[in-house]
Amino acid sequence: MDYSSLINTSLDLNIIPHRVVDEAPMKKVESNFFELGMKPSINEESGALLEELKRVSAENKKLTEMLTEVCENYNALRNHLMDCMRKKPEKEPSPSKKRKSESSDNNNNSNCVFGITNGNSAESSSTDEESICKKVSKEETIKAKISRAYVRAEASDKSLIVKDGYQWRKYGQKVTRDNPSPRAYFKCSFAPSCPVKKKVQRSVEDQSVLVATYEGEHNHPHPSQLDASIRLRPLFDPWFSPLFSLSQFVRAYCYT
DNA sequence: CGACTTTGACCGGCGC
DNA sequence: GCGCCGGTCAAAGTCG
Repeated sequence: MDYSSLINTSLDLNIIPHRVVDEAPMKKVESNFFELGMKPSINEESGALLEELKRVSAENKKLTEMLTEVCENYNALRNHLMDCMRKKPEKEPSPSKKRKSESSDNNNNSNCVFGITNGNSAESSSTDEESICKKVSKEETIKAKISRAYVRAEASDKSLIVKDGYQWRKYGQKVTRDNPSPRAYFKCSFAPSCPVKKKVQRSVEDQSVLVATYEGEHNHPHPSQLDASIRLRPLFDPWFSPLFSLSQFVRAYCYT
């Protein structure tokens, strides 16, 4: 586990909308200072403070602009990634040989892959993407819920283990036609009745990326939620944490 | 000794 | 019907 994610190193840039509203009371306090007719020494001090405030405001503005630029870059990159993933199934050779369910799985999973929503980029998602996601969710309710995760791992590491907090029992391994790397089959072994299955295989494009495909939904709580010794962990579990941010995603799960 | 992994055999869906 | 392929089973092996 990446413990660096436990430390909040983010800057409070005062860009959150509800905080912008908070500027009004500050101005009110400033005006009160002058209205009360402060002594010259206090005026000097307040003048210095105002100078400092101006400087900090300018710095804040500069940082806000930088952050906006970073967000724009991220949105552009994200859209590009979505486009690539949408195009990917079309490039697959001889789809006719594939089973119906398998090919539809590919179509389903090319979108909404990480189950991550980013508040900053919500407005950037295209209507096309939304309609596909709606279609996917519709189909998923009919069939077993399927999700896919991309996890970076050492290319030299032969074990097909994706640590997601759950307990898995491997029940098979196969070499598939479209990928020289073997595919491992896992069942959730935390609860005997849990129907969830997981397939793990290295990406064809990038051998250092493990592709984990989850089928079904767990009918039991996350194991770490039951273990008091690691109670903090769910906060940083990408599959369950609302706090799983873009930066954490980039650190933990990176697909190039 | 129990839990887990490995791996060849088997099963069933699909295209021809 | 046959062969291909992905998915699953289950016996044997491994490990703590």
